[in-house]
Amino acid sequence: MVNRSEYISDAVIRRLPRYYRHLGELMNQGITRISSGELGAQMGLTASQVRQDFNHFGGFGQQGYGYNVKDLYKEVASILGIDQMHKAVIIGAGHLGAALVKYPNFIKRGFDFVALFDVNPDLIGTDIGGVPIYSMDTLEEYIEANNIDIVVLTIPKVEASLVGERLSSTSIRGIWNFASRDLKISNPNIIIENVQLSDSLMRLSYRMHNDQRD
Amino acid sequence: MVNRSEYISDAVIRRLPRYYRHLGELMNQGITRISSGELGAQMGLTASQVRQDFNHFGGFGQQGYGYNVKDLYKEVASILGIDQMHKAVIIGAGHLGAALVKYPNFIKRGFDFVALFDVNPDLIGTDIGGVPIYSMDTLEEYIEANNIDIVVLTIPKVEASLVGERLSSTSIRGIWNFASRDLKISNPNIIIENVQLSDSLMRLSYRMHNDQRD
DNA sequence: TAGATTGTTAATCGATTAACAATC
DNA sequence: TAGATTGTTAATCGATTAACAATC
Repeated sequence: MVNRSEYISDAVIRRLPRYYRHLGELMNQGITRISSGELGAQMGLTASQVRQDFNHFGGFGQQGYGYNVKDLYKEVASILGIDQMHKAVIIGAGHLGAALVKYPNFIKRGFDFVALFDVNPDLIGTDIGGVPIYSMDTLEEYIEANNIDIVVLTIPKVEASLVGERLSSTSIRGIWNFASRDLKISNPNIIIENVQLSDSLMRLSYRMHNDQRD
Repeated sequence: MVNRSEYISDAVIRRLPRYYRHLGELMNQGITRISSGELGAQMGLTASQVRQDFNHFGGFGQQGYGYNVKDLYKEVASILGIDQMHKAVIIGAGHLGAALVKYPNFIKRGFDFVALFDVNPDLIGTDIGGVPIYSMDTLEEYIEANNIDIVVLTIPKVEASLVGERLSSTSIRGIWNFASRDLKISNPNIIIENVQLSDSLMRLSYRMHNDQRD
């Protein structure tokens, strides 16, 4: 993968996981090649947009042929960094934490949830689907000893900022935050992805009340 | 709220829940008025963008004063349609379904999860946090009898499309889909919001590997 | 009134679309 | 070779930013 290290817009970044999933489904269907026009039609994009998107990263097609589905899939995986394994822990062993641990798609995409952490003494020492639950006291120690690079926060917002600061001084590289307030921490090298489920539900409500086809 | 019924871009729609949340926090802090410049600075937007956004819906400020926080909050709620109550059911009483039922923010924003549905006979007849779990056999009947307008799908993708088709012939107005394949159904009047949690995680991975500040 | 800040028009910037020579 | 389809440049469209008269 050639990353020309030009600026990549958010619009492009948002489409990358969609390409990845779609190409995966094409592979499942046994489709080995596809043109930008056909791929775009299936995904609701123009042929130009598809080609422009991939040319940000070098362009993976061949004139007169189109794109090899499997090769393109691998390239997109590489661009997304999901050709590498990521070790992750989840803080908060509630229902959401349990749902994420048990969800099979993540491990398929290289995200390995290896431990849970919680403050509840009744949970510490137990496990969810074979993934152990540890005490919050051992968090930093565990992260460093096990080369954890992503921490998932499924804890209430009041606790999230405090835990965020604790994570600031660890060697993790990303936080996937489900707390209902956007997280900001002092370490600028740690990337934060805030997931606001209620934003998604509010957008659904908006569209239900202001019917625009998309 | 004046909706001029012009086309509203997706970029604007995505900002509306953020405004709503931010204004809510300002209210909690006892702040009663704010200028577009200050609101923008706090949210990482320009003053122009803030004013343009609100002027799509009529403009709620006053020259020389700015915006009344509480009034603006109510206006945004009205635009989003969350000044009205929405009755919802969740299909799939697993961990994710349980997490959503128990999450207090949704009821605060007018989304009332009144029932769960599942195929597992061990779960049918029990409840989660007081919300009953019913058999899938009674789904359509329940929806019509209780004026349900949103259905949440927390079931595997293989089952989601079948359930989606069943929902096509009901009077619901929206589907909030957590299954890992984008849902399409035959009834064009039902709005679908697909939540792809793994897309979010892949974007985090992308940013961890291609460090761009945002 | 003077100062502040809006609503709105105009200018700019960036993303998407169109066009086409290059080439498989 | 002829046909297909890319990579890439140019044109267009739309979103964001700037500017400023209106006005509280």
